[in-house]
Amino acid sequence: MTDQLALESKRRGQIISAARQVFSRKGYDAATVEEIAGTAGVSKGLIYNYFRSKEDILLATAEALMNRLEEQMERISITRATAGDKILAAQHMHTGEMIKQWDFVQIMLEFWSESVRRPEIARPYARMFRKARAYLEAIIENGIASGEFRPVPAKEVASLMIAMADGLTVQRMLDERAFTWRSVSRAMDDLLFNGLLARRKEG
Amino acid sequence: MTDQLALESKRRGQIISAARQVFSRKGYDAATVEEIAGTAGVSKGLIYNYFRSKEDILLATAEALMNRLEEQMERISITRATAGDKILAAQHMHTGEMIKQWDFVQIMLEFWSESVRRPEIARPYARMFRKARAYLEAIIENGIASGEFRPVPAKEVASLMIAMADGLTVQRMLDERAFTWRSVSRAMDDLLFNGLLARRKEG
Amino acid sequence: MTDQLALESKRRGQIISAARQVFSRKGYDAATVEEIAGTAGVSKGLIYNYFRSKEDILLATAEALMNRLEEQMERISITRATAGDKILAAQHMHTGEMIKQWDFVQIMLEFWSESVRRPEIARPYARMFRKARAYLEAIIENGIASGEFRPVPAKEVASLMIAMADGLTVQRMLDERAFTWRSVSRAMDDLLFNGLLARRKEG
Amino acid sequence: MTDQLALESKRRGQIISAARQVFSRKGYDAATVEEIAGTAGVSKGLIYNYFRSKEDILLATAEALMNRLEEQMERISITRATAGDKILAAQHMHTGEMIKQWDFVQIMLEFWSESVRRPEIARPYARMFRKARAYLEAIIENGIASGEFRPVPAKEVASLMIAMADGLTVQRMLDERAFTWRSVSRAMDDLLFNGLLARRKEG
DNA sequence: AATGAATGAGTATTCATTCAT
DNA sequence: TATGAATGAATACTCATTCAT
Repeated sequence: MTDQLALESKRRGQIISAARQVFSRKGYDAATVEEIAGTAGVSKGLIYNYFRSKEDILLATAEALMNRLEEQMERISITRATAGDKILAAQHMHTGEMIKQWDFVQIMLEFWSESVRRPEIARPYARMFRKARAYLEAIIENGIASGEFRPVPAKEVASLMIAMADGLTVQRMLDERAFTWRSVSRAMDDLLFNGLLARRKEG
Repeated sequence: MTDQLALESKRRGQIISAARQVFSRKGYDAATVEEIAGTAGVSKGLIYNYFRSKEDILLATAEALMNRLEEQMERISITRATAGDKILAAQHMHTGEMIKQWDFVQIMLEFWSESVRRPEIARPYARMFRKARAYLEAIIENGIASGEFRPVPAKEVASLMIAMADGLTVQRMLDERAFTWRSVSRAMDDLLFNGLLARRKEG
Repeated sequence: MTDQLALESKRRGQIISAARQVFSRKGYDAATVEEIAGTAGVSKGLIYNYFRSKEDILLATAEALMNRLEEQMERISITRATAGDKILAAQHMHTGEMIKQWDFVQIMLEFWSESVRRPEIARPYARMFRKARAYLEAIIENGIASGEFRPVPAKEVASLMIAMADGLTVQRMLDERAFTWRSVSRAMDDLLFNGLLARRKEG
Repeated sequence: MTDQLALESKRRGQIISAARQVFSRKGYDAATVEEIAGTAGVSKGLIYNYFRSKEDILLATAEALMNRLEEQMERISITRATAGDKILAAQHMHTGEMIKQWDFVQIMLEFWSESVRRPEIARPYARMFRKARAYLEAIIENGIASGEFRPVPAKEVASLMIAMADGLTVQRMLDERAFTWRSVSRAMDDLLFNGLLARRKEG
């Protein structure tokens, strides 16, 4: 019985992992079930013992990826001292992930694109976004409470921070020479904390 | 002679316009040439008098869209007074476009996704991004020169501004209830100008 | 009135000549009416003022070619002295044509192939074959009557002579190194006149 | 394992056999993969499990046919007594095949025609021609060595014999009433052995 | 549980032919 | 007479899915 479940779980993992590779390399439509099966080291027919359809694999892949992202967020959320440090850590984590795992970006764009027409894909993504926002929101509100931050609308600022990270990633994907991660990351820290405006001499 | 060119131009316009609709509704792969033709009110065969392939239609559609965006940017770049006002105008223009033309967002994600595997699609997009950055960069530098803005790395900040706009759009696409454009837009203005940090009493 | 006919004739000639080139280069199916038109220097639509269909062009092309071949045969049939010389002249004419006009071979094979399914193509070809046989038959019979040749079935031998020429051409087309025209031609002359068998000492 | 190979072989055979029928009936271009599949009693899709493309089927069909011809030649080459008998047997075998299997002639012309533009098709044909020439050449040389035949250039005469057979076939295909196989076959035997020339009284 | 042979719906593209100008 | 824009039928090939073994 336990063996059954263990096998089931292992097989699904194999297939999802293979699907992630193939989807990010080929895109959803161009990816074939056969290639996913081959990459997973199983036969084409076996796939259908574990997934109802190709679309079902996509959904599972999205969910697995979102779970991983959420875990990463949680792992980091407990350590740092000041709210500012936490904010920086979160942004740097994201940037670092992007640099290291470029195939993640590819499949992320694939998910976004498919989400337009497949609410089931949008759902795990939306959930992940919600968690990310909640996590950042909490940090920001702590920062405001401690006087470290100005009173800003925490929820919206959380959205903005996530937006920056995603937007930069797309920009970079479409044009490798748009910027270097190092310099834009530094600019982001500065802008985020200090804003654009010159400080008026305050009395 | 002029009629020839006029017809050619009109037909291409018809088809590109139809393609934009169909691509944004179905995505590139699921869109059929037949449906594009039907939407354009021409026969399937005629499409191939004006475009070499389905991919060629996608490219032309991307280019047409980028041209429109670039024109809009230019139109706005000449009007306003202060750098701050221009920045706000640009961001609001983008936000407004997103709200009014939701199908534009859908096809934008489609372009991003296809860009991963089609450099020809990435190219017009990258060009548009470059122009947008250059335009914002100039405004920022003017603002710095006039003392209105702090000395920030203008190019990177331009990237960040664009990133925010795009990132918010994606977030909203995946979760309608993520935020309201009104509140997030206000927060963006504030964050952009003032940053997160509480003003320390300056001497 | 006469101008009309002259134009009609000229146009048909242009198109047939172009068709011959295109058919021999591409084959009947791969040839497009558009390419024939382009090669003829006229518009696609005009073709249909002079021919009912693409197949009609093929038929006219075959007929034109057969007419040319028949003319050549007649021209040579009047000159030579002995029957043997005439036979040699006919064979050498054919061989020479093959060497000089390789594209003729290509279109000939195309005609043969299409003839299988298109009796209209077979007809002019059959007519040409009949004329060729009749011409050779007459020569052979003259040779027999004059005591130059043995009494052989003239009609069948005529068929055999034509068969040799065509068969060699195909063999050569499929394998350039099958033989040289020079040596095989010499062997043909010898075989034709003397046969294989060793001469028994005749008492 | 053996079953796998047996199935593979059986399926390829089915398809090639069907292709032979369809190609000879319709010609290569007009033949549809669907009709080949239907004739073979399998689905369209399955065809592509065993052949890469329609062209690949044509090639396999040509090769299968050439293999059959080559086998037949070998079978006959071991039996007869005198060189003359063997020559006759070879010619009659070919004539007999033509009469019995008229669809073979149709597909042969199709192969010839396609060979013009497809070297891969020409190759198996050229190989078969080479083997046929070599086989006849050996017989002729034996005949010469034994004093049965005059000293003739064996290789070229072999080419001529093959040419006669092929040329007659084409002639007959284009005009059913060109000759009867019986009479032309007899004339061929006579001409081949004795030639055209009247025997001069030899001293 | 696992395989891969088999199916057939689905689609981009070509091109002969027509016809308004 | 001449043009070429427009049509739509026709077809090779792919691939998700099924199922006998």
